[in-house]
Amino acid sequence: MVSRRNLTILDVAHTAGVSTATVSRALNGGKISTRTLLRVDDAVRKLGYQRNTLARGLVTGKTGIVGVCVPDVLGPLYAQMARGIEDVLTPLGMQYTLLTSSRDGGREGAATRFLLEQQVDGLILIGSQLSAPELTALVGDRPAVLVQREADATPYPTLSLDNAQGAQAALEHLFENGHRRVAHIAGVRRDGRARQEAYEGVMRAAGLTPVVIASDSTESGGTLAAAALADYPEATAVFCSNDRVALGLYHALRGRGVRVPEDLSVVGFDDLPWGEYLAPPLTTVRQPGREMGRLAARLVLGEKAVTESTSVEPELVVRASVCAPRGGDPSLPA
Amino acid sequence: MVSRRNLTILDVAHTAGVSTATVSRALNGGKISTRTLLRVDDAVRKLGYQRNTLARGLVTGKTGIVGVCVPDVLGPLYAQMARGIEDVLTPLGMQYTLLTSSRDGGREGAATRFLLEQQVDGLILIGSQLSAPELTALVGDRPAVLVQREADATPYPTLSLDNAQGAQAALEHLFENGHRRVAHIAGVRRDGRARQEAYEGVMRAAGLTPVVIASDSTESGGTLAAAALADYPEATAVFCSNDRVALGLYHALRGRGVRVPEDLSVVGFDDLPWGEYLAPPLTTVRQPGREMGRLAARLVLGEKAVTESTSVEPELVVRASVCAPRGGDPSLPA
DNA sequence: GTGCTGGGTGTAAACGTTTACACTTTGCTG
DNA sequence: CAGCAAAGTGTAAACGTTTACACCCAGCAC
Repeated sequence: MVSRRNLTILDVAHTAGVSTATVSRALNGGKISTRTLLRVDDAVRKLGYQRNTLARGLVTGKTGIVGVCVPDVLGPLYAQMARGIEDVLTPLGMQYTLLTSSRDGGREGAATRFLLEQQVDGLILIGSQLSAPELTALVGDRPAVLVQREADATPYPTLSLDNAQGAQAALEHLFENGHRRVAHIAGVRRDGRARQEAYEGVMRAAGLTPVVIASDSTESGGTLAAAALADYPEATAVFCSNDRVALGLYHALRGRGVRVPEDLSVVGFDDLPWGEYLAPPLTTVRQPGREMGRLAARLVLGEKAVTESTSVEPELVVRASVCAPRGGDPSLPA
Repeated sequence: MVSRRNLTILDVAHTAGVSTATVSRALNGGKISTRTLLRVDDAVRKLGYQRNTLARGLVTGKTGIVGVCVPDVLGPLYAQMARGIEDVLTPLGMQYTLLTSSRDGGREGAATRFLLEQQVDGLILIGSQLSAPELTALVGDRPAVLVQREADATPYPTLSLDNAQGAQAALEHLFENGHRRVAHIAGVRRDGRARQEAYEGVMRAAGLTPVVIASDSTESGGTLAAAALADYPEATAVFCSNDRVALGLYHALRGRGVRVPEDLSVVGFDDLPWGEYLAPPLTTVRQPGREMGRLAARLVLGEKAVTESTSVEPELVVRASVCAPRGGDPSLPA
């Protein structure tokens, strides 16, 4: 039992006194008599036999694996998506292979190719930066779904958060609390840009002038942005492109003696797990990662999408980082 | 190019006007003339051919994949380990498959079995709860390494953080700052228990009586623990079993008007990414996840371990959640 | 007793690669 | 010019499964 050098179905067949076909049927639930089934089971257990998925996949053309490409294993949001994917895959006896795409530029293509060469049954590409032609050339007509990407020239269904709606909800919440001079700390990736555009649109529609502070999408980006924010002292609120930026901002503001929310209201985006434990608990826009994961998995398994491009709705979660601006409600556009 | 129904090496051979063996050699860098290499390359590109890893692995007996089993995709620490594993695998042209083990009890065995059936070249089991016999029966003599597990009756090398040393460092830091009445919020898993034992040992060795508050290892566990802590008002400091607990504790203390560190010093464990941005920045014991990942990967690839069981050293990172206790240094054991 | 049905089983051909071996060609040595 | 090495290529046998097909045999109707 210890020397598991190369234990095949043939060994099982031999010790059970049947043919390989019968063993295969026993393993996969084909037509078989209870008596032989038992005999095969015994042999399997006695030998400690483990099936070879490679050989199996080669002949069946199915591997039971869905490939998932995430930009970064470290993101809690991606982890939540992974969990959602798992939610639908495991009950089906399927699994997923997780790969990191954006290690350094070129990795995404390589990672995707690797998954395809592994004959995955489907591909979930999260936050893909690949161009539409690259994508189609690579993936061909295999089942794939693009998460965190708007519908584009690819034949694959896309699934994305409605960033515009999220930004709008955040800003409306701010407006309702009497804020008019709201700055935005912008992010870098697709989502970041979408949020920024939405911010600008909503501000303009309200007759206000947008103020955008560029930043990467990390905590240190948030702390850096605090300095830039000092150049815009009239601001009574900040809409952050995500929670990590908000966290960094919190930190820097504290250092500058600016109180949240009394001196400056802050809204985040994503609703990461630690947000509710901050001081003050962060008001933010919840991105339903797990649900998106579930949806993506169902889509890749062939569930018909209602439209080419599904968009899921974010939800504002109000906590304590927003209050009325100090000078009361100026009720005047900037 | 669009219909990628079943493009094999044979098709490439055909359009390049050579044999399959030659194509294979061209693909894998065997002896081949530059002229034919070019022809094959052209054909590959023209057809959009992608190799079939299944068939390849079947004959070579190697897949270039390392299987990784983590308790929970959501843990940032595991993500860091994954990154470390990636650090060593990618340069070698290898990849890893990530699976979640502890979804609900039984999953770990299934996940491990699944990886083995996929013919992974090695197995990295993080925080495995399986018993030694279960493990050996399942894994047999395939290369495997156990992370976050002390050496036990299995034939596989283990790799674990020296929790005792971490706890000791945390407590010594507290002692140096004049604390004597230090409570501990305990965690649940292997690591949690190890830290608790170390805490108790160090306290006793210092002639102090340990005070342990049971808790799960989450934020809400930390907030709950705050209430229990009220029954032990003499405590001047708390050593938390991990950062998440510390975060929850921070939150609850704030609600009770207890200031950190003036009224109560707090030390965490793990050094999660948000720790330095808290108010006050959290003093904690850094667990070098990425390095552990790297090490685990090297071990599983066959690098000889110095001993059966490697233990990596944590590092105290001092920030601002510890100061001298209010009443000055009592200099007296409890 | 003949013929049929149908459940259970075995035989053998795939699946798409790699690779040992044999073969051809070329260039060189003696 | 014979002989040989070396380089490049093709042939075919693996690898460990699944599955179409053929087969056997018991049970049963006629």
